[in-house]
Amino acid sequence: MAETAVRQKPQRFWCVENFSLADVLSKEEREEMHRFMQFKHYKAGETVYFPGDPNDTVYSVHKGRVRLAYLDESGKRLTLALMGQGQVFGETTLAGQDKQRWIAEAMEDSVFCVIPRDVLIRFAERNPQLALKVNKLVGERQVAIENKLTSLLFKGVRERLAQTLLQLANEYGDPADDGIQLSITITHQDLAYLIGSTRETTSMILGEFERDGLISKGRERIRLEEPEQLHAMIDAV
Amino acid sequence: MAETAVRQKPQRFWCVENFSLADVLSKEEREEMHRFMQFKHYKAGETVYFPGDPNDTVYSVHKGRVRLAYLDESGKRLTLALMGQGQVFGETTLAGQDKQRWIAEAMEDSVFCVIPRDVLIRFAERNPQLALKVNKLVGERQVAIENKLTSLLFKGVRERLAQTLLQLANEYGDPADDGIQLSITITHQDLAYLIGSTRETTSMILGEFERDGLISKGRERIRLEEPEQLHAMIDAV
DNA sequence: GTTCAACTGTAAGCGCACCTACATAGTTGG
DNA sequence: CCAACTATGTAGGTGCGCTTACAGTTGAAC
Repeated sequence: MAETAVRQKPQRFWCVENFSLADVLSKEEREEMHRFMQFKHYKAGETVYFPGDPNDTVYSVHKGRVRLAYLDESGKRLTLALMGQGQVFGETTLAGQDKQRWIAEAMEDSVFCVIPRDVLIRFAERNPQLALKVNKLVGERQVAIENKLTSLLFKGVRERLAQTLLQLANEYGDPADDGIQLSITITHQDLAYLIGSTRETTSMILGEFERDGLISKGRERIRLEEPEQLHAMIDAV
Repeated sequence: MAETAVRQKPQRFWCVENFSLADVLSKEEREEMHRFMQFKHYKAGETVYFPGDPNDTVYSVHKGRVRLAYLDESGKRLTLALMGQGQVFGETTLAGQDKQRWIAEAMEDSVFCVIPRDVLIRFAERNPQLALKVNKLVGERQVAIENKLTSLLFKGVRERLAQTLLQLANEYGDPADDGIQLSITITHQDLAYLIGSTRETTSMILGEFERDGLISKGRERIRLEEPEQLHAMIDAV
């Protein structure tokens, strides 16, 4: 058994190399941790976990994209975040949450590196830097959620949409002659879930934005023509 | 200098004894930590910190109550939490936030125990249990915020108010012949801030609740007459 | 090339809760 | 006791965005 590990050729993509939380560990620790990690594959559209599922695993996106969302009993949604390569999710299990509170869905065919909570806790007990790094991660998530909360409460749908478009541009945007082309495809429904609105309202406002020359759009493709003006919208009142 | 520490008589209320994060430390560590903590006094209504202030201190409520809230540029608010004796706030500084994002206001004359972030980090680096405990705390805050978020998005003002009344009853309620008397005074404006609504709307719905026999109220005093019915409201749709 | 499903465009109607506007009632302090 | 302030009661007007409803469009599958 140990022999298989020994024979294993040096790989370019060990789970642990892609696992950002492991940065703070020594080479030896990382090698040890790697033995507890494994790959998991999901098809596009497949659900990784539902709200209420046991929460005892931390995921790192090796390939693909995943959507994290609240799911209302009546089926209403709010997308919290889209996670891409290298990003970690499911870290709430390290903060004492033993049930999933969100739904996680693969948006494309995806591969995740997973590691059991208990293993991470064991490492964290020996290496406080790991625990502190988890703290930072949880803190970043919290800021993201707070931003959702305040924009829901204090801003209108128009402002929320503008903000979300800019965020997407920031993360997935290709600058293209005087504008920004989103490199991912996204439906109006997806956008609606991101801003806590409906598909119809979102379509309408996107139409307005296009008429005003702020954006241009094709099917599931959006291009920001006037990022500055969009930005100005957000702060205004 | 050291002598003053030695001469110090055994006290009933050392800061650190009231500081729940320190539970996981040894007696020696607690005594050492105590030397870095101090009391801070605030009058009722005084602001502890504003959004944007430097965030480098963790607070523990020794006496009194404090309100944590978002503050919009235009003065709109959303109260996140009321913290009472023994509760810790300002822990976001341990999760990498170096600016305050909320406003903290003393609701009564209050005394807090404060400890600099750097000290806590130093202790956490030697004692991973402390770091893990901070994780738990941050996780609990996150759940609270998520609950605010989802109820804002998925529930109406009526449901949010019912839920908040029950939460307050849970924390500050005295069971009194067949109902629950809130032991704290709270204005309609305060309630409005808690549920993300306006004073007028809140007053109106409280009036409805009273007419329906769900609650009864005097000036700044509320009594839940039918907690069960209030509870039923929340889940309904 | 046809079918089917997913995505998008558009618009009328409506409802919740905010906003505005006062009136009234306690409470505090002189 | 009176003034000033804070808390509460109430109600009409208004607007944003959801709901409902349907038509058009694109792409993929067969």
